[in-house]
Amino acid sequence: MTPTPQTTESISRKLADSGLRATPQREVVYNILLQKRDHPTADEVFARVKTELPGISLATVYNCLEALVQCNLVRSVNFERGPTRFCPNLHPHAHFHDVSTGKTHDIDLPADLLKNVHGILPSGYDASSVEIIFRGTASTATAQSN
Amino acid sequence: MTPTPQTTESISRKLADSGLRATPQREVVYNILLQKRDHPTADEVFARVKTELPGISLATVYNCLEALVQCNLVRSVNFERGPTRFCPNLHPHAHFHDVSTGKTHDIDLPADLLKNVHGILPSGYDASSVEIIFRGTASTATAQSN
DNA sequence: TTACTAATTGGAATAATTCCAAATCTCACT
DNA sequence: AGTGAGATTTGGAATTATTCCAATTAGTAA
Repeated sequence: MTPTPQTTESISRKLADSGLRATPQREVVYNILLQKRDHPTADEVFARVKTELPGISLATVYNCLEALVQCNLVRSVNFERGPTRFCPNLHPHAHFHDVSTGKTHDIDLPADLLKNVHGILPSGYDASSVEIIFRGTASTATAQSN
Repeated sequence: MTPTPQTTESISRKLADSGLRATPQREVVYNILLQKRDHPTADEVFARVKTELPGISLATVYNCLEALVQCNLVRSVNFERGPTRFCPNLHPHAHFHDVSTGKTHDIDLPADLLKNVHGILPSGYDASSVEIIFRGTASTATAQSN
């Protein structure tokens, strides 16, 4: 699983496409998300970013995350209750929420299944995205990226 | 779509199965959910229940909803951010969140698709439940139960 | 009844996020 | 390089959703 290197230019481009500016804060926040893909909360991102950008504020972290979500570099996930979590968007994937460890695993979502899932929508329903969230437990043996 | 009438006894039974008591408040909260299946928030449930039980407190509504979720009479749903929403649990179904109206529609989930969805889990992953949430827009023509 | 435990209540506390106004930065244009 | 308009950042206050808590009330089993 390659970490999907992202040049500064491509971030700028993606942001610009959504009418947003590339700022040092946004770049650092994005890199932090790429570094450790454990679906951190805004608070956790804040803590990590501060080591690199000590002066950053929590409000800015929220702003950066929102900007990154808006320009499709990052996806936000919500499990029942609790804070929003963030993951750098690569392939279409589902989320598996391990209730015993609290960790979240990405599950690859095959294109044909994705199509089948969309297929259950009656006519007139036009979905721009689907989120699939499993809850359960994963044996530690198979649990790789959390 | 029949409103799935539920006798007081069956509620008691379901609650008892989870070691919980049937109380007037819990029954009223449950009936309120059955009456208007628009995935209300706890606050909305509170407002509706007060017309019937003026003395009820918000804390109790939260307690009742939690009890009903625990004994599988009700399902809780979380869309990105925002408060938790509740629906009386009937069939396996996905949720369609209409971003232009803010309304939520239940989408019937065929058994075979549900099986296929579970099929994407690598071995070692044991899911007790799946939540499928669509986001998009629905033409008013086809939008029935919100 | 009596006693035990669960449930309810109101209010305080917490957690997550948003809002706001002031300072700062960027970009486009001279 | 300099300037102005608008976007972004910042810190703190405000809001929202939910949970916690201690005291009262209600159910249940002996």
